[in-house]
Amino acid sequence: MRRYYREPAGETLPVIEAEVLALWGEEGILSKVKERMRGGEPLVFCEGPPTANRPPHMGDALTRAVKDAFLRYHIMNGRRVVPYIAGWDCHGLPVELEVERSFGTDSKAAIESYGVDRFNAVCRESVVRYKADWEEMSRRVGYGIDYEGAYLTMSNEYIESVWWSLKQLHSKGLLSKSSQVVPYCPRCGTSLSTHEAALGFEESEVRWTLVRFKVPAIDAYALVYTESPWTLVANALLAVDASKQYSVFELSGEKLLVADEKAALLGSAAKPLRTMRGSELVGLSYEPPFEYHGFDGRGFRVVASTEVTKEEGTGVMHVSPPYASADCGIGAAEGIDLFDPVDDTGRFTDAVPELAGRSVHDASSEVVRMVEVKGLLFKWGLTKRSSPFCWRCRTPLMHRLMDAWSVRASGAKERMAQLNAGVRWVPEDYRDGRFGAFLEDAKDWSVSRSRYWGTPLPVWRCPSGHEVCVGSLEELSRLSAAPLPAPLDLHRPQIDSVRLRCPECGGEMSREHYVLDCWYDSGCAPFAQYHYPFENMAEFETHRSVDFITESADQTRGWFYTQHVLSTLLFDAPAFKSVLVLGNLLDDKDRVVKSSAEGVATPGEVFSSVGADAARLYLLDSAVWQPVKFSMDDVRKAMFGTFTTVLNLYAFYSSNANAYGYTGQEAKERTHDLDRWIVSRLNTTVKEVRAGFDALEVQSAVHAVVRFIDDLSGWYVRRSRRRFWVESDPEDRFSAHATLNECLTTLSLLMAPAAPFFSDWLYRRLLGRKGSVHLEDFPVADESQIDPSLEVQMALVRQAVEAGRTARQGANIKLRQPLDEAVIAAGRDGAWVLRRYEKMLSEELNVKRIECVESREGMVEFVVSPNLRTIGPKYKETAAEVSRMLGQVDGNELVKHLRTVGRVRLGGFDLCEEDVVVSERQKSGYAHASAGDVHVYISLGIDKRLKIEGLAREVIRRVQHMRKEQGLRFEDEVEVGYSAHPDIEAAIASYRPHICNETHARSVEKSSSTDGAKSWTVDKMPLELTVRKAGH
RNA sequence: GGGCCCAUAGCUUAGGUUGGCUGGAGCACCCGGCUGAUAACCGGGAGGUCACCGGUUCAAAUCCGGUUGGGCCCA
Repeated sequence: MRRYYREPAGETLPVIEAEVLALWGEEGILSKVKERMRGGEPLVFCEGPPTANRPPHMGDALTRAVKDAFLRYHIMNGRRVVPYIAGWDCHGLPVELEVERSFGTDSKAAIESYGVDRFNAVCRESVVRYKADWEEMSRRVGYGIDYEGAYLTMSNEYIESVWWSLKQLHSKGLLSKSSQVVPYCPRCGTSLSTHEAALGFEESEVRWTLVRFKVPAIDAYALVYTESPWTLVANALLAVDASKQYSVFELSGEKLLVADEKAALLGSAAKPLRTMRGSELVGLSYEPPFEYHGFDGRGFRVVASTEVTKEEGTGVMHVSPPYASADCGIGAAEGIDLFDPVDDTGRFTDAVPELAGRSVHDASSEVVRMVEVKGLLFKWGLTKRSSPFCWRCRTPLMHRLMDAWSVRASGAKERMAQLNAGVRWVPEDYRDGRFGAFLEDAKDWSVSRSRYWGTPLPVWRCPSGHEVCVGSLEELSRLSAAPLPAPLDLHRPQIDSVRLRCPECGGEMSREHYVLDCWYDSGCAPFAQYHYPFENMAEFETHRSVDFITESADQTRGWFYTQHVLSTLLFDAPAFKSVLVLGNLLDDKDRVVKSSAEGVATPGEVFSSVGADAARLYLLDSAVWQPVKFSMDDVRKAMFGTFTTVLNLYAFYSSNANAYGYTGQEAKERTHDLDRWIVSRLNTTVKEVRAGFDALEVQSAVHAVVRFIDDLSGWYVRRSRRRFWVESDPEDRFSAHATLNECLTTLSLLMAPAAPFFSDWLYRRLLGRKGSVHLEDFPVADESQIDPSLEVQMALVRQAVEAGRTARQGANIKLRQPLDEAVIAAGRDGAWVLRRYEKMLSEELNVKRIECVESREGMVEFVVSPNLRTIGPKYKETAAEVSRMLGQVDGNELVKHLRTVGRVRLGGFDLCEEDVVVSERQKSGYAHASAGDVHVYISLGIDKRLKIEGLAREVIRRVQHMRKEQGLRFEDEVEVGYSAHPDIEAAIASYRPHICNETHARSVEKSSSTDGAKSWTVDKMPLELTVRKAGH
């Protein structure tokens, strides 16, 4: 027989995926997809560039699966994804740190002596290597996007776009250099932006101290609180809030000054001596604990500041200008000299001889000791505090005054909020919640880094102080004092050697030796991925905002933010129109997966053992905006089922289609209820899937598909099986084949976004290898095929079957034993519906007759008993008589009467409903069970006729079992021989043609030969069977 | 210290905006069925104080307040 369909041969998902991946390569599917997109309505996308500095883990795979599912969905809907390229974040501390680690070095000095050119070359190599890892994972997870055309933040083109943006900001006065107190990592030797600092908060123990500062004019000590004792070394001023009340308290014989509202920290023993306003303290001199610098006589005074009482403490604030931004502001306002005795590595300089060379964090305890020696320590202690650490190297950060280039984002708060109001966030509360709140509090963004591997800051200065920000390679070459080196690498150190001629004074300009925060690079991705404005001007200009992005929640303050800041400042447009925020992946111990090393399998392991599609379907069927638990075992359990089910459906379909010569012709008008039902379900599912993807709810889309698979396998195919090979009704057989074909084909399309490999495999098998599922249109629901009432009806039928089986099970009667009747009570509408499906019900429940009734009244007997709790008090001693009488009456009659009249007169006693406890008893001879509102009663009587039929089915079952044991195909004919108990013989005699038909037997004959016979016991009766393949 | 989210069977979870009648599934477990999807398919059973405490209400898994535990974020 010619087989039209290739039947499955034990393929597993990983094998299928390997086959499909190879086919995609051979056929150049990606370029075909690109071809197909041409001319479509654009869908602007931007790949949030992963940092290529570590191997990808399963959490990264999740993000890619989500992106891919949406892209595939939209592509199938005819959208043209632009620019449809991958992207890689190549620069920055993460990469440098990885390289430093491999060198085993730990300082900028080591890098300098190794050579910045060589160091950066190694950084580049590292990026290229990890990028390859990431590409491999991405391809394997099925992320369909152009990798060849990917944007790299380290390419000259990308850098040029970044430079262009910097020049825009510079010319608008939004990028400038100033001294600011910024978070600073002493190990990395560079400042960080505030949102970078926010990435590294950790709980740690800090040393707090209360220190006495003598204020002679009031003959008391001002108490000062600090959690960074080392900053006392640079104390320059004390600050008070001029509008607040202060008091001098007496405590254990000493006089202490604190703000009234903070007096509680002195305890109840403290007695106020005199009170004054903060303003009265302003201008007084005090004796500092350390005096390493004189401040030209302008220091060591009490000054006024409103910052004071905002903070924890005493209401008297110690001011050390270089180490906190509030302090810096106060110092500048008072015009005092800057005294910063800490070097770039976070160590004290010779200005503090006792501490020279010690790092500030380590020096705190020593400072406390020194204060104590001077008799100025009031109290100290340790407390838990979450404080910032370097997000990459885990060194505690300090705050430090530095020259830094920053982007003035604070001025654009309102505009950023306005633009954000129109952005669609999923989950919605991110818009006004986390993200919105962050925008309200937007700080200026310190973007310069004193490092090596990054986009160089394109600002050159001449000795006369002129400044130029270069915005393109053309401009660089035009201003350059000498021809540019070729090939040109824009990175350090080559770029540092480029000198410009000052356009204003002709002087030689040299570059500011900073590189950029790598978050600035990625924030430019929406336009820099196009090499805008040097290429693709029109493409970018027509869209401006990206239509859709999705990344994990930790990007709220990272990439989501930087994009939004830059897009607002540069284009006055939101960076993206809709964003799906993803939760983290959790391992089996609820820890966030941060690398493959920590407990969770690598993507490679997962894909090769359970398959990428299984992992994808599992992940996409979860609430992806929340933390998602992931373990390989769960994937296997939860999803293998779905794939094997579809695989089996295809196996079933293909073998039957092959056997009956069906080759995919379209269905004619569908008349069979089951066909109409499953097609209705199919179209409903199409609607649900579309709605899910359109609402950015992958989970509901994927879930709808899974439910459909259940219905298709669990009800449609199960109920329709015989129709697939019925000889007598070829039209109906054709309808079944055609319907299943349509369901499977559409299913392959519906699965394509979530399970790109398996769906394509299925599609190709169904259509004989022509084309690919990813070049097809996404299905559109045919409303005319949807019949909601039919779907409701079928659900009712399934409930009735469920209840019927429960009833049989309860009575312990095998399904293969035919029974007489089932009475189904399902209410008026239910009974009306179920009557239509009597044939189906009788087959499912294996009963001869189905009777659908509206009420179950006829099927139950009411048993009444006295409610002694009410009867007792009412009738006292005659209660016993009432009870006896109740025991004698017909319960059914009594209940009927009670329910209509409400009371009953019984032998001179008046009884109402509460006096009677009614219980139900099944009519004898029936087994009962219910599901929902459907009650099913199955008659239990088995007469001779039913018994014989049951025995015949026992014989059939055993023959089938033996056929299977011998590995026969269903079209193979057999000859059956038997010897058995007379009852069984009688059953065989009555049902011989039926048995032959069911078992594909040419003959069923009594035989004495025991050769190859198998012995069975049926209902304690012996049965010997031989099954032989019939000769041709 | 502050904000947001979460807590439902052994595990993964639906439902919660609109309070209401027996809180649904799947996996695992036990029992059974089916036998032209068979290293498949189907059914049944057991398993839940819906984290804890309190409030509103005739009625709370659902609304409100608090506690505990977890996640994320801010400073």
